[in-house]
Amino acid sequence: MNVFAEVEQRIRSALEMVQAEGQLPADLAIGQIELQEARDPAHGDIACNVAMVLAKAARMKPRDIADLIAGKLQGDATFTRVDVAGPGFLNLTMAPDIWHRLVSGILERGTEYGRTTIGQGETVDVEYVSANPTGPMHVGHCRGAVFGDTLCNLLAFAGYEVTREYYVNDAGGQVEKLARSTYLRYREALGEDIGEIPPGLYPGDYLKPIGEKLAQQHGRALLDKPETDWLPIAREAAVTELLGQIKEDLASLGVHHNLFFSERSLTADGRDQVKEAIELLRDKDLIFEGRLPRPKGHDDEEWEDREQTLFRSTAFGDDVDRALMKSDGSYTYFAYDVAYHYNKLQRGFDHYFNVLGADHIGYIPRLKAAVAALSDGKADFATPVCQLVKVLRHGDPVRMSKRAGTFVALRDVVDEVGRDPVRFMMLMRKNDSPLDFDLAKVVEQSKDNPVFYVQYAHARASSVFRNVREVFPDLDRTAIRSADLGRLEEAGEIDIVKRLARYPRVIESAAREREPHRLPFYLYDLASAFHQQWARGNELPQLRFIQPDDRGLTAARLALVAALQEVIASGLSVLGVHAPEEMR
RNA sequence: GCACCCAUAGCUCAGCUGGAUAGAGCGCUGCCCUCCGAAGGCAGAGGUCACAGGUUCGAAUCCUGUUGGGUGCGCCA
Repeated sequence: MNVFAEVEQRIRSALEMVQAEGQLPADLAIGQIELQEARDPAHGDIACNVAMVLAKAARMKPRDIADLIAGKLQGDATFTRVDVAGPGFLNLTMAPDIWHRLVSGILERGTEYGRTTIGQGETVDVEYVSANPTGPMHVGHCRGAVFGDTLCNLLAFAGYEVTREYYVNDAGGQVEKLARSTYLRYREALGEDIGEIPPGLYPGDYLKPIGEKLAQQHGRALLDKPETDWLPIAREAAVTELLGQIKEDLASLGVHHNLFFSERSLTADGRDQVKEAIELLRDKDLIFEGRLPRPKGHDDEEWEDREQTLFRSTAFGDDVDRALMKSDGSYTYFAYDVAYHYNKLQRGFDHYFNVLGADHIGYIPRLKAAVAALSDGKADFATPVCQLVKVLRHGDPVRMSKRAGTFVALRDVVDEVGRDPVRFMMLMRKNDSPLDFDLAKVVEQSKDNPVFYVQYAHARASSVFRNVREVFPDLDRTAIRSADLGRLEEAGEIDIVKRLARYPRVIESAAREREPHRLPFYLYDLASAFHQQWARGNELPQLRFIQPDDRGLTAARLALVAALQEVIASGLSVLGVHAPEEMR
């Protein structure tokens, strides 16, 4: 049940009645009716601006339209007051019964309350993380992983059919370097002194076990083979092992993909999808041989001006046309990516999301150009960007340097502070704003720590149910469902219910705008209302949830607590954060 | 040089689809438990929503420009 949807329905039918009576033009384009929670109690509970929106088309004063609609709503038992105020706002005060029915409605649906159907079963493909399998994941990957995963959860909860996808860059120069580095470690494992790892290769110790494994499997056999033989073997071993580690890293965050799409597979099994994609673009007259201008902002060294195969991405808003072939005749990374999206499009989704890190911002225009070209502009393709995460400890930056090998591994962070703070805090900022992540603060057990604060509200709700057993042993979560909710009259209680009413809207807007951060903020707000009500019981014992001399009132208040707990549990579950029964 | 993002309280940030008097946390000031609901709560001070135009019944929100920050730019991946 969605209070706002219900109210909108009432207003629509009132509007139709006014139209049917000829007091408003029948052919008015009504469009979106906007409802908002009133900030000022004097404005009732819900305000609607429909009259102001219609005024121009109807050529009437907003207030007159509002009066007409208000007239039709006056007798409706849904509202105790219908006022017209200001420039033409329709201010609605809900009957208490509406709030009481909402509480029982939430208890009926449990953590399913808030699930919506705005997605209408449409399919969405979300690509996220897609970190190169050339080493362990570091904390920079973490935000994209959490954001992408939560976006998927949100979309699924909002009625979309979601595919969670990871593009594995197992082709190209970097992976070849990985293979060479692994081969060195293999020789090292056989007792050879390999000295320093040459510049350009991967020096990390994490390749040593892979080299040793190769040594166990192949003995000295690979030493005598030509590079064309050992390179694929080393590459395969390294990619398989590192991708396995990445999957474990992701699992530690609760992130699980449906599909790991291999870049190499685009040109495997006798099929060259890169070529197919290029040919498709060629048919559209978007491929040509030409020269690129020297890029600005770069040193002049080694710029080779030459004729090459280009994609006319400027036709779709990109700055320059983009190369598809290198000078040695092999495909560029971008060419593979064109093919990958060609593949995605063939699989056919209603929406495509590609979650990117801040370091790929410059890549977006050509990606969009490729998708637009391949789909003739028909594909709905969005590229949310996750900005950088600055890792701190007690306010001091944690130094990160790939060269010194001191980068912060994702796994270390999760091991140190736990999954819940990482997930919650990574979502406390808009994805396209930079984020500070303080390893010390996020594990604090205080109100300064939003993760704790929200989880604590859930645990507190549980503790109410533990405590009530001593007073009313039979008042459990089943018994309260038959409580007389008319007993919920106190302002603080109704305030909590009103916040609970917002939950479906928060889910909808967060999914629609692809802004998961709205959910943690909402949960914080809801938890705050609960903590406030709890604290009022300190001074005014009659406000406590458990009233030993009034079983009926206790039952009603427990129903409210249970409803709140369901919503917090539901919201946390969308965020992928645990909802604890107690804090220790 | 060009592109994208950002600019709201001393600090870190919310602000929904443009809506009525601009919101929270931290910090600051002052309060509330002589264990049975203080891991918390209450109150106060604190704002030219960077600047200048425009759009309209109405702009922190949309458009243009300016200033100031962040990130990026390749035949790399």
